[in-house]
Amino acid sequence: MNPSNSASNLSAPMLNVSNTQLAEIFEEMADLLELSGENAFRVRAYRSGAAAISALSQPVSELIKSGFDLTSIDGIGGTLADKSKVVIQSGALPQLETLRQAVPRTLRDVMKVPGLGAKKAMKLHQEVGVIDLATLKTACESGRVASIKGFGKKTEENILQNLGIVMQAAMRLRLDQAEQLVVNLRAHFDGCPFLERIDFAGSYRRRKETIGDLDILVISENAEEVMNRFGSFPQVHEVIGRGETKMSVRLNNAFQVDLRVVQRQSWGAALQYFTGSKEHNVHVRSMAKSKGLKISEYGVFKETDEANPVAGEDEQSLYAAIGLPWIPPVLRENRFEFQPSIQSRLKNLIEESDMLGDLHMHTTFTDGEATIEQMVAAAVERGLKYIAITDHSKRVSIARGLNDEQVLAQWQLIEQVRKDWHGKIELLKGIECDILEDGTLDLKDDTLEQADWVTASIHFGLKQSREEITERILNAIRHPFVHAISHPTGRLLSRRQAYEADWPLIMKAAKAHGKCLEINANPERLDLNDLLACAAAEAGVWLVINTDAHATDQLGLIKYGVQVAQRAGLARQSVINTLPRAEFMDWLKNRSRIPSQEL
DNA sequence: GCCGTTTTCGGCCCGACTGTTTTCAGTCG
Repeated sequence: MNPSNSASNLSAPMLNVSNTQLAEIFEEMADLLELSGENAFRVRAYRSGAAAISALSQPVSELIKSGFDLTSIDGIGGTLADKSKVVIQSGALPQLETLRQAVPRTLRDVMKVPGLGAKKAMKLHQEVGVIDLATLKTACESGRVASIKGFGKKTEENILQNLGIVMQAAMRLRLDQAEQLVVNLRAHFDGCPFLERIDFAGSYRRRKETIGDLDILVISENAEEVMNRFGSFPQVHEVIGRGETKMSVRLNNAFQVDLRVVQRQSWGAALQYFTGSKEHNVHVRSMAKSKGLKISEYGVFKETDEANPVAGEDEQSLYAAIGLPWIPPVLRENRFEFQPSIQSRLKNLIEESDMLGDLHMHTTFTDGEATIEQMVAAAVERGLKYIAITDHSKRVSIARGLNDEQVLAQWQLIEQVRKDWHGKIELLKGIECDILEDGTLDLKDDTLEQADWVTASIHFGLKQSREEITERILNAIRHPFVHAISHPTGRLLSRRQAYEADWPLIMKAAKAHGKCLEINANPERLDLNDLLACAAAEAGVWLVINTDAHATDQLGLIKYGVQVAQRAGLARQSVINTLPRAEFMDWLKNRSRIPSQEL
């Protein structure tokens, strides 16, 4: 880039480049550099840079505007900070354009076929002219791939088979779906005489919102038999690989499950290793290294004695060996779990048992399956101390949303029901009121004023611009009778992207007006996600964790919301519906109380 | 390219498995 270009870029207006777009540019840089045979560490630097950008809750463009030093972000150094600025200011990265001239971008798809990587993808490109998945398919079918040195007939067949999977797109299970699979697998292994211990690790154990594959860990003296049992699981479509201690299968729905057999004395080390995340483990191992220790999935070893482990039979001993408390899996993302304040944070991490209220649920008045009385009874059964019935407002016609008259009638009924449960649970007159496309609310102020609890949601007009969506949410936050914003980002996992909005601005407004942002615990939503929930808490905003239950058994979904909050590192002091009943009712009256920031 | 109680160079987690070649590179997690 010549100086005049640089100067004109600096004076150019900032473009609206999102963090996702910037991260994708760094991802592509990493892929194309790797294909070019660049230094692996340089490649990794771009990858972790992309991950760091994705994890930010504030747009990089805003950070740059405010003069924030990007190099203070872990994984962003001088070079990536400069390149970020170039991208934000010009919308493109010259180095990336140059790379694209040298390496076809579509080779990125090729290197993501299981079994292929950058080296093989590039070889396929150079030897037989593969440029994308289609030419790869043709090359395999014509037998040209098998003739390349380092490839063979088997490789060619595998590529053809895996191509089908890649074309099926990324197959991920939602956490609740993964949980069902785990239940089935446990049942399948139940009674296996060779199984001493079994557990499920990976992102499933970390309670990530979606799971790319499942890792099973077992202790057994007879790996053969355990693997045979594994292979006979009815949903297994094919065995991808099988060695002495490790076996991988693909299920009928293309989902991959790995099984690993370990020794008793390695259990903790193996569980820790296979729970990840990768980034967490890299940090753990480098901490060990700085203490003259080496950590592998077999244990913790002194560098001078690699035969006798000093720890690793359980996870506690492994963490203790490097001077850390046991870190709950939900926190193992290399975000803040290594910070010195971790001890106090762990002590205060929110638990499901802290949840005393549920302030978002539906009944037969709209699209729920249970009556008000049934929902109340189920809530009492679960030990809840207060709930709000929040059916839809009229805009959600498909759910037979309530108009002003209907909701007032429902609230009269609630006042009746309330008497029957006096002393057992506080029953609140609530409404999930739509935020209309123009930013006004779906019901009259006269109506909303009579509610005990109003949670405002967007269900329509999701394709509006970032500015319009932001303004709608801000309007709802400023509205005097609104208490909370439900499923604030509108995403549906693996079905619908979150809409874009100015979250820092929204959080600032929520704090100023004393309004809550919801963590919707429905496993199809989990909205806010962990990163935004963390940012909201740090911004001093009350969070509220609700089930959005449409049936009595869905009150049990609360655990998924709590797990999001745990991944966000939240203490119960950040979540309004952990307050005891009297304190919560007091907050409803004057809303003067603010979330405690102490950790 | 990042990072620093080993601070401006010299490291950067580490082992299993596969398919190939025959002692190992590439891929994966």
